[in-house]
Amino acid sequence: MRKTNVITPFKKSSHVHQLCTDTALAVAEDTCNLRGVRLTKLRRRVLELVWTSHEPVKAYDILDILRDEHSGSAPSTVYRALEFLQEEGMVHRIESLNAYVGCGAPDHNHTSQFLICRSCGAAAEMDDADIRNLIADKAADMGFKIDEEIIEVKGICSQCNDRCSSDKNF
Amino acid sequence: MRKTNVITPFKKSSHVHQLCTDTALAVAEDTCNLRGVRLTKLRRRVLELVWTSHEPVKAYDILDILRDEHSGSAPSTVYRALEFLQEEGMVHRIESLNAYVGCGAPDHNHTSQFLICRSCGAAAEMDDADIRNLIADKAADMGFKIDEEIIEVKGICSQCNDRCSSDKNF
DNA sequence: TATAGATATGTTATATTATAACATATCTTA
DNA sequence: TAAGATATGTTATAATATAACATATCTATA
Repeated sequence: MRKTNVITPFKKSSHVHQLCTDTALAVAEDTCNLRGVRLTKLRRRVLELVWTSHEPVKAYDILDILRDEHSGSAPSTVYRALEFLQEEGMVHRIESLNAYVGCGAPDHNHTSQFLICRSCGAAAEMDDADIRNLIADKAADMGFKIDEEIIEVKGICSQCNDRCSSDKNF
Repeated sequence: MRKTNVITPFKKSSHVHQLCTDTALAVAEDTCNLRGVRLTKLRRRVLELVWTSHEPVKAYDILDILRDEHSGSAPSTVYRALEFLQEEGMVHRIESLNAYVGCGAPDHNHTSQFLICRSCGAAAEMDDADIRNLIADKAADMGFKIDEEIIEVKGICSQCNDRCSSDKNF
């Protein structure tokens, strides 16, 4: 029995990333339409920039790009868009990196466990029911009522590990 | 079978906090002596300030106090002391709060799961083998090698819950 | 015990991350 | 099409963190 719902796996470096982005944007559009909230041009662009890769992106890196595209861009521009996207579940904030990563499942209510590779920088997202339930049980043992769980696991992904185990300079 | 090692429980508001602080400082002294590292006056004072309560403390709040005590205090003063204390396991950083909390078990190598109460602000620390093992297993399933785990669970502790469930204004 | 090297702190400057407050523009709906 | 709601523009500043180099203190040992 596998209860691990992999929301964003570690992708091969050869994967066609444009598909990730296009799919995420399409899902975002649909989800916003369903919810009656507005995925404005700006918000859409910020989401697209978050989806530039699977590495969590910094707010000011997004801002640098927005500034090239529109002189009126300022920190608020980015942070407000990110706030909206977070509320709608389209991006998640990685607390330990002060950075943001896209989520392809904003239409599914879920918890997140992030695996973050120290080598390639990519973040994988899973929603594992076993982990969620175990933590819920343990917290309940202490009489603690959970609102939110932040789980960020740092290490080396399998591809980097494969690559580096054959590399004496690693 | 309970595999939950509670490192710092949620304490009653009536607890004698001075004992928490004194014990932590004594353990820190001993641990530093054993390791041959120096718990200088400054580092000891910063550790003491982190132990002011069970609420994670901000670096600049510590700095404000240090400045009253010594005019030469600057951000580096605090951050360097915190870096040392973290390396020695005497404080942990709470990533989602940009804040630091004391650890009473720097002499035991452990992982941490923090429960953080949104109401009273206190942080409890546990090292639960079931959670650690489960996450390790799930990560291994994905070929991921773990270096570090960040687990910060937000919610309401039992005392706040008891207090607030009898409070219509909560 | 004098001193050289290592370690810690002082000091100044700046980088990075985030929010506040108010003005203007755009959208939505009656 | 005007009013209210929502979103963005704009300016300023707050909060968090690091860098770089000078000075002081500790430690080991000649």
